[in-house]
Amino acid sequence: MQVRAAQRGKEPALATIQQVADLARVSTATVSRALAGKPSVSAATRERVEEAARSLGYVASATASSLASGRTRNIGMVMPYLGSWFYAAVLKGAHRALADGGYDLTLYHLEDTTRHAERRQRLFDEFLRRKRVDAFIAVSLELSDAELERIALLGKPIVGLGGPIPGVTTLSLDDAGVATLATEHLLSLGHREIAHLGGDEAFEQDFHVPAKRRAAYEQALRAAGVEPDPRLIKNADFTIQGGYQATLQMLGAPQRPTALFAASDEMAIGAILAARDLGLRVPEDLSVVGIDGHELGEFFGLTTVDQFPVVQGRMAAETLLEELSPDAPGDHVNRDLPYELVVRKSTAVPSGRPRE
Amino acid sequence: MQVRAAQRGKEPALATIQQVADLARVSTATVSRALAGKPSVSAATRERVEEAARSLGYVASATASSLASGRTRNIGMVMPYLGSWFYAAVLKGAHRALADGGYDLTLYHLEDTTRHAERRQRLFDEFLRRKRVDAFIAVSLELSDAELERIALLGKPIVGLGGPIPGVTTLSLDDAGVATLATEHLLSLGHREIAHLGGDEAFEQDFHVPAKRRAAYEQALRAAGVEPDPRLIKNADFTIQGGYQATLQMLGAPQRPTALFAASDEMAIGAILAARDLGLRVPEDLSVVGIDGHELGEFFGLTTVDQFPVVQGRMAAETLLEELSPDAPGDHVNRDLPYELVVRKSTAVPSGRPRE
DNA sequence: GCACCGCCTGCAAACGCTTACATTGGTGTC
DNA sequence: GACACCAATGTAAGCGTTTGCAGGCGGTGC
Repeated sequence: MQVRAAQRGKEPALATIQQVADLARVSTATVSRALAGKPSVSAATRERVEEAARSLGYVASATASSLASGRTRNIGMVMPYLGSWFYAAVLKGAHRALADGGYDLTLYHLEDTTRHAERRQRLFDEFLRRKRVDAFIAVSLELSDAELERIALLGKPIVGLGGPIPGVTTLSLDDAGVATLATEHLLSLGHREIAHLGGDEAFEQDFHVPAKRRAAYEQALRAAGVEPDPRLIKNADFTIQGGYQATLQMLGAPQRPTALFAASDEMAIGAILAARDLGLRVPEDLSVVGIDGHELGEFFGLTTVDQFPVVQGRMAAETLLEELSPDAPGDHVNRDLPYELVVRKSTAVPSGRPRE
Repeated sequence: MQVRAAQRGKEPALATIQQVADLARVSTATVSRALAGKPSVSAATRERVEEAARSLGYVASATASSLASGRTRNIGMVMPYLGSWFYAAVLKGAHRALADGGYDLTLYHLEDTTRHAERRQRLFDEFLRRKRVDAFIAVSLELSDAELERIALLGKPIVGLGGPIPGVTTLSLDDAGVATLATEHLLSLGHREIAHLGGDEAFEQDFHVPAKRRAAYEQALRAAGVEPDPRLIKNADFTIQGGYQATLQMLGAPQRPTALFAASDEMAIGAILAARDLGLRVPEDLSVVGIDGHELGEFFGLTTVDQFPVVQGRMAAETLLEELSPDAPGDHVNRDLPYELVVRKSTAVPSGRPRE
């Protein structure tokens, strides 16, 4: 103890609660209570304590406070991806909401590397048990039974974002609803040859999002009396590049669709660029609709089903904070995430080709 | 104390060091030393302790450990932006390096909102003094003298990324070098009418990056005997949209440049799209070079000066960890960040128009 | 045979808070 | 005027580690 101060020779020894107590001529207990906003402190005393704290520049040590109270006021955010705008937006939304609630956010990024399994193991073996955080937000993370059990053992609240996790509060997007909305938008414009650019399961293993979207797309078509054409369905890797390539192939084939529904905005943008490169006009020759609410959507005039990633992050944080509040109901509510069709210039009534 | 356990009725009471000590039949001191890898523990004892810890699933409490040792093994990362791919990449790089070093990362996002000043104030008044972290990484954050003083008072290491901060270890990009490299690339291809899409200072206030790049661009031109033409210089907001608009105007004017150097890849991509929309071919009618190493650069065949954001994050983290190591030199080394010209398909020898 | 020296280990004191429980006056009631 | 009660504060016991210091013990040198 006191060693670092000696070693380093500096450490200006930030004020402790004792010093504040001395200055305000009360006990440390009262200082703690006053600064925590507890009701059982007289107005006069509180004022005196606050003044003392201010003049000393006192801020309670998070570590000492955590150790004593058992609460860290820190939330762990576990994300398997980070590079994309989408996850950055989710992070942003969650961070803001947590900061507003007086919580810090510690990030744990589970990346797709060769050491993925090792890191993931370490996450569950160490990070989660280290008591550095009060609770977790797990984004797009499908958990194994063993992992779920470990979490249950910890007894710490956890909110999942992106897909139902058994026994855990989850916020999820109604993938079928989203895909139906997009498909019906195209149908309502009069399109019948509607292609689908789905996601490759290999790139979004969790929760089978691509499959759900594809199924809803097919069902919406059938409901409108259109039999899905397997030749109009392609999978890509969720990127602009992938959408571009897939669309190039699709539009090169003899039976060209008049509309295309992509499972992500990035693929949709790729599709728009591919169409342009083939000399096709969007939306006259090809209507395109995506999913996500990508920041570039506006620039490309892309019609999309926005899923408000920033809001997702915020909702996850708010839900978690509710669960952490003392009067929490205790049961796990699974909320649905909002989504909304944003119509821009990439979709229109089919034209340019003879209608049969 | 013990309250939460009672209140909530759960909390499986994770194993404490005492339990490990009992099981291994040693004192808690020895357990601590054995698990920390201290040399003064016999091999036999160490083995016994490790076995006990393993069987109990013991992981030391971060808060207790921090309080006792004064070290948190947690780093604060302060970022003014978060939404863009660039900062997400920096974050990713830093996180990985910190995780490898056994450190956690707590994020502090200083966003551009109306409450910006308030949050920033709070950052310096509370977050930094709360002792939740051992040190900081400040990304693209220009600090006021008052803030610098506060940091100095804390005595905690800090590494800045993105611009020289007086008295602080900083990693910065040689903006002049980058702009010179890009400009000279175009000059070496034979271009003489080279436009510049600079950044608007309003959108990147810190460190005057746009001004430095522009100055270096002009100097490179002069060095090659070309007088910079003010009509060929425009500012935009670093986005695709902004680059698109500015380029549209620029190429609509009578004296059209044969090449364009944009201060960011996103503006460069906007420029490429604008050129296409005007019926110009890239690179035949217009060569375009950007700066950054954007993930979309490959797709658009964009020649760029890559500044490796992931590496920047990693370097910042590694530099900080070095400073935290006990045998740190103590002086502040300011390193330069790497950059590299990546030639793709958007630049070529000028052609298509009569050379004079 | 003795003094010393190292190597391991244990003891116990922090670390800086929070909070259960005790204490102290002051008010209100009958 | 005695009693009960309540509000405000103090006392002190933790919270779960780390680490300075001391001590035991076996070996070594002379």
